[in-house]
Amino acid sequence: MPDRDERPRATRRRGATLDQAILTAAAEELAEVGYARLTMDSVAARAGTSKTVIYRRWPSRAALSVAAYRQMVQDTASEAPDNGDLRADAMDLLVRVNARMSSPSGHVLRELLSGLQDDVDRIREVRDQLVSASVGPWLTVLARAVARGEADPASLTPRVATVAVDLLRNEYAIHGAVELPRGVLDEIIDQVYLPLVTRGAGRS
Amino acid sequence: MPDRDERPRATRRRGATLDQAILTAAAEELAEVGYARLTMDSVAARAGTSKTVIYRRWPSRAALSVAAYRQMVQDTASEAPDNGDLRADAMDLLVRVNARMSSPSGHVLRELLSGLQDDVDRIREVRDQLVSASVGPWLTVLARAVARGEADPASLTPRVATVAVDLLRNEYAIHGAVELPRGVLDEIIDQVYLPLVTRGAGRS
DNA sequence: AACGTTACGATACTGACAGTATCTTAAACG
DNA sequence: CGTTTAAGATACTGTCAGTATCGTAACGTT
Repeated sequence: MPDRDERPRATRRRGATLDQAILTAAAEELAEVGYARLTMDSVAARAGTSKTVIYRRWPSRAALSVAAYRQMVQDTASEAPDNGDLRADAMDLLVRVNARMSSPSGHVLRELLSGLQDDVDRIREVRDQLVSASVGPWLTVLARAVARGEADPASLTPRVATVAVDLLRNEYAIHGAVELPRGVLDEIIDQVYLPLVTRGAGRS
Repeated sequence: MPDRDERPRATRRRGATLDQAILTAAAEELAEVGYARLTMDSVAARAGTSKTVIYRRWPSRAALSVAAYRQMVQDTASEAPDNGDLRADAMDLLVRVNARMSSPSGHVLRELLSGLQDDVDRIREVRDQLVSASVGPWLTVLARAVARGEADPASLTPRVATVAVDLLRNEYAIHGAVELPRGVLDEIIDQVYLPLVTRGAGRS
């Protein structure tokens, strides 16, 4: 493995510039080796600085990692799809979640969610982001389906609307890192989601 | 904290007796401090033996912990309830799972499930036990409901039958250790499970 | 331009803990 | 009773989080 930017630096960085360099280094480290094997020394080396400097900014490995994770996924608030068909919309959303959950950032998310079970405040920070990101689009998609007469208005609750993602998340909790095959998504949508939300409505 | 049985032992234990002593010590340690803070030294001390002996039996902390976890939950294969009413049966099962998930063993389960994400074989061991334990009872309960005309025969698939536990498990994955309030169980059953499985059948 | 303050970066340390190596000696077995 | 097995004690290595110390570059101020 070649040395990565560990030459003595021309200028000495400070403040926000340095903050960013560290966060970026940490995010790269998370993506490459994950939270479990991220070490403060490796981040310091990659950022071309030293541990002391990092500890002056974040109180612990966990805090740094959460900050870096947020940086990793910051602008990923995605629009709700609109294909004019509930199954297609649901599948779009589910495929998207499946992709994200099996990506490096998804792996990191699960590592954090579990590796931090004591650190209550820190974990809430991560969790809220995860949950709030999913509820919106599903309600939107479902509301459109209701308007089209495709779905039962009674199903317009957060609990029902997000059943599909919730089940997907459960699969990941159980099966771990591997990306789920398309068949599982089909099962979730065709055996559970659609039957559930279309019960009263006229099914084509 | 008083010393726990660390006096020199009268006799030197071997074989199965010693296996058991170690497993029990590890299980106690898991229950008290969890997987993250279980150390080989602490287990050895509690069992009144030394690390070397443990490593002669289990190759790693992870392996020992999984074995100890299995010991913790070994004879918990529970019968399917039979109240003659699907909602009551489902609630029984869900309450049972909720209790187990919020108990120490549930906490340990989640720690293991997440702390072992690389150790593929070891995690499968835990997972299989978890999944297989839930599928059976739910199919039984649902089959009885179908026979009673309470549920749609089309819902008799593993995916549909276990939707309620799967959703509950997801709640735990997201919210962590806290026992879920009854209201969430009601929501899952009344908004999702019952509407889903009774769709075609005559609902009283 | 000199001076004081901030904080970067280097280095070295402590304390935990996983996992290994070694050796003495008690138990089991024939 | 002697031989084999393995328990248990102790000491080690290596890794890593987090802390302490210190020289000095960058910046602000007058």
